[in-house]
Amino acid sequence: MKLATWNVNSLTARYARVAQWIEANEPDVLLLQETKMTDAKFPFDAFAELGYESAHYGQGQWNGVAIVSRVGLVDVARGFGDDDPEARYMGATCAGVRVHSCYVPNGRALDDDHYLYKLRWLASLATLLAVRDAPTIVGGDFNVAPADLDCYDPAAFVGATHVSAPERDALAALEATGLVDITRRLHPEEVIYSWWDYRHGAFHRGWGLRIDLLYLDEALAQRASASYVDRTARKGEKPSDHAPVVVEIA
DNA sequence: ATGTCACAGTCCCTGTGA
Repeated sequence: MKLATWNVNSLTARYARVAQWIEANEPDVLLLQETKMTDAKFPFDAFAELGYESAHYGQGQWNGVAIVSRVGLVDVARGFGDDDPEARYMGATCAGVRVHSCYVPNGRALDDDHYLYKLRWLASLATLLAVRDAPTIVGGDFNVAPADLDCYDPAAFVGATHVSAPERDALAALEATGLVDITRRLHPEEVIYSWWDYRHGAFHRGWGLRIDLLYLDEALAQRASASYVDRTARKGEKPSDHAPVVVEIA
């Protein structure tokens, strides 16, 4: 199975890039975040023409997650089943694998209520993932750089979101349940980023963060043959500010 | 010098979010 996660920063603005990427890379499953559209606007038919089923949990102006699959798509879940008002989580089963598409709240600033929402949201995700009865892949834009290696300038980020201890502890809690950050496991020392700010020429300066992550359960992780970021998707006309993160499983 | 992008509302600019 080849699976990717990609924050597309508006599927309305990005559909052509996404379709091109699918045709060139032929993932079996693609997890999308920040579709920024309602379910009524989601291009189910266009994905079907590419040979993919899809499910979407949309909101409108903000957020929105999707799962696109050519290997089956059943048992779709939208949200945590609690009172989260934002469309940031969905799950589905594809070829026997339970896949989860996550758009973790940004947090904005350490003293912002949105930061507390982010921590609560990650705790809700951990609760949902604590019970697993199938092979599991959790992917998405986590808006947390797991370690200083995943940040282009750790000194500049002191006091900022995305690198704080509570955020990193929340990721560590996920890992403690037996989920593996597969890109990092397969590349323990490498500097790898998945997001670059549109501003400041950040991409060309190498100012990035690795915040788009793929967690696999240990059995799947042992079968993973590759995991990488497709930086070419960050280049060219009208890119998202995120690049797809891919895992290939034997 | 936030060297940007996307959205919605109300227009072709401004505020918001990232």
